[in-house]
Amino acid sequence: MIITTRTHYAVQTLLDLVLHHGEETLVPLKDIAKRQGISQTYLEHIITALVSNGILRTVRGPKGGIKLAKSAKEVNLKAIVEIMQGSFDPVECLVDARTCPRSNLCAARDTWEELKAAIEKVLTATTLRDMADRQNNKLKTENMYYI
Amino acid sequence: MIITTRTHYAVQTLLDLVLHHGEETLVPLKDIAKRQGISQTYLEHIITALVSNGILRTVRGPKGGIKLAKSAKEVNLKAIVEIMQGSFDPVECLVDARTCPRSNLCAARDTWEELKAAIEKVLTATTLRDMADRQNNKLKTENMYYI
DNA sequence: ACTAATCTGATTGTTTCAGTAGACTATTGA
DNA sequence: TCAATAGTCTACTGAAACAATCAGATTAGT
Repeated sequence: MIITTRTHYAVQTLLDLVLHHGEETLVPLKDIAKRQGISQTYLEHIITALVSNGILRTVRGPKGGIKLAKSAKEVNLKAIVEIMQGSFDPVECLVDARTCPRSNLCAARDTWEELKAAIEKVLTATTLRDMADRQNNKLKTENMYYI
Repeated sequence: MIITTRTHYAVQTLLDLVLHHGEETLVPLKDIAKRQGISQTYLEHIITALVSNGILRTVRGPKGGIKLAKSAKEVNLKAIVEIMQGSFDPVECLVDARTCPRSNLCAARDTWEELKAAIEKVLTATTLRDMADRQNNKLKTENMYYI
């Protein structure tokens, strides 16, 4: 399991904003927590990270809530994942080469670099907009089958 | 960190066998532990998983040790990683769709599938042979520079 | 028998993850 | 202005995974 539930919740929350509301509408956390079946307090923790990293904007008080701080097209999965669970360095020696005494000779290192690149490529390529569009297409298909 | 040190040690150990010895030579764990700077007891635990999954063969007693159970070309990284730390399903709902009530409508699911595919592609494509060859090439290049 | 090696199970400390609790701050509107 | 609403902050707890060690059992060659 390389994606934690925290990240998962964060993605679901952001998609909730894009799918169920205009990007400018303020949505109270309570509503999202209920829809996603998550404890509200837990969700609060999760979104503070997204707020302090400029993904979400919040407004306190009655009629307050959260909304995207950028357009859905500008938010990609890599950013979300990195905020929620740090970078995707497959091994410590990619983070800090000093931990591996012979990093420049390590046969494995290149492969870990490749792995990292492959992961980041997928995550960078996918934006909230992409995911929302996919979802909508699926819904359309569902309707064709079931209505 | 998606690759644990256990996996890392396992890979280093297997590469040690390929690089420093013929594939048929029995090498005592003690030697590898010393070369890789790992505790011998810890390494013992690590290799039992590789043994029971048919990657390594062991011989007990004096003159005993470990050797590859297959050729280096037949052992890819995906197998090693899966033995050491389980499968690479990015999220629980890929393992067991029942944990996600609307998995067939989940906008994120497709992306997690892509991510899994990208990771497995890199890991499957890389065999011990590949890594060993790379290492040897690097050594050659090093010599050209430093001798 | 002795020794060199792997095998096995129990145990420990650390870190990360998931989730809860409660007090606090800001905003709105009656 | 005050009460209700909604986000913010800090601390804590329980569970799981990870890294590593210890002690002893088992096997095989000389």
